[in-house]
Amino acid sequence: MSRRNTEVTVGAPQGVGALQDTVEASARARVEETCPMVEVLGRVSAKWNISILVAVSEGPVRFTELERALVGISRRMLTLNLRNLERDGLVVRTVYPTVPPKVEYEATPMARELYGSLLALTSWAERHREDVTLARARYDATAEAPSAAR
Amino acid sequence: MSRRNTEVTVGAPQGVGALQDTVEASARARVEETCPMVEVLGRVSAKWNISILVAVSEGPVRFTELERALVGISRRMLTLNLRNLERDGLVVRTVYPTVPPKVEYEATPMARELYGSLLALTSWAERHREDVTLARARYDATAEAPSAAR
DNA sequence: CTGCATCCCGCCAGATACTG
DNA sequence: CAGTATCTGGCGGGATGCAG
Repeated sequence: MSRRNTEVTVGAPQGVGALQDTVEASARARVEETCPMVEVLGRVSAKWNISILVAVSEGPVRFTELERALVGISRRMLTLNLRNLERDGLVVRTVYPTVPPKVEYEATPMARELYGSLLALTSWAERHREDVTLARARYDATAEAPSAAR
Repeated sequence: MSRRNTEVTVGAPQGVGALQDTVEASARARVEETCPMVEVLGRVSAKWNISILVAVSEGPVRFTELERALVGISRRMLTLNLRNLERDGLVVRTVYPTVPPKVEYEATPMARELYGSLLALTSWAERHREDVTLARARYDATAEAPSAAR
């Protein structure tokens, strides 16, 4: 995913590899730094991961509890996302070798640092979901609806 | 077909089953119905959208400036993402009918509410990208290479 | 400068079935 | 309960070329 191609005439093979060679240090350094962290951002900001992280940040949660909390997620996706989060050190997976298997997931300290921001995001999403829906409808209407459209 | 939107709809990180708006989205609509918030979350948290929103929240930005700021993004993706953000009412696109076309993008008030949280996310990503990389390497080492070394 | 169109590949994600 | 395996399809997204 970290491929880059900004029309640099460097002729870097589009294949993978090709590390960043252009260094633009300016007032927007924050944004420019995204390249290395886009990957991390992408992981955290994935559709379900935000909800998952919020859930596991509130204490140990069992697999089934998560499945119920995240309405609409498939078991496969839940498993996959949890694995990825675990791999990135954001979630700790604890297996209790009991008869009915019991597995608990919990956020690591590092992940808990995000709790506040994540909560802010979700609450924002709730507050503005109507506005967004309206804006979309309006946009679609003006872009495609008019008499001569298309 | 000369619609403004080519194919993407963003709103989806990567995959996420992207909520396609074009025409048929019934298959995925059910998820949004049960949990509308997830839908909005998905739109905002797409791979590049966080970085884009941060950038446009700092003032009017021209297309090329964004392209340079978001190291690694392709022109296509930038255009597509900007269109979607505009459609969702998060970004305002202003075209100046000058000879060399000039277009500026700016975040709407609604989008600016996210600035703080988004910045928190990106700064977190910067601060912990190494930890994440390390955790990942460690995980991969114990999970995929148990036979070698050690 | 800004943006659209097209080809194409790979990953994400859903559905379904099987296991400890 | 808690996954794993597999098939399939769609979207994300890169590369390239053309246009206003």
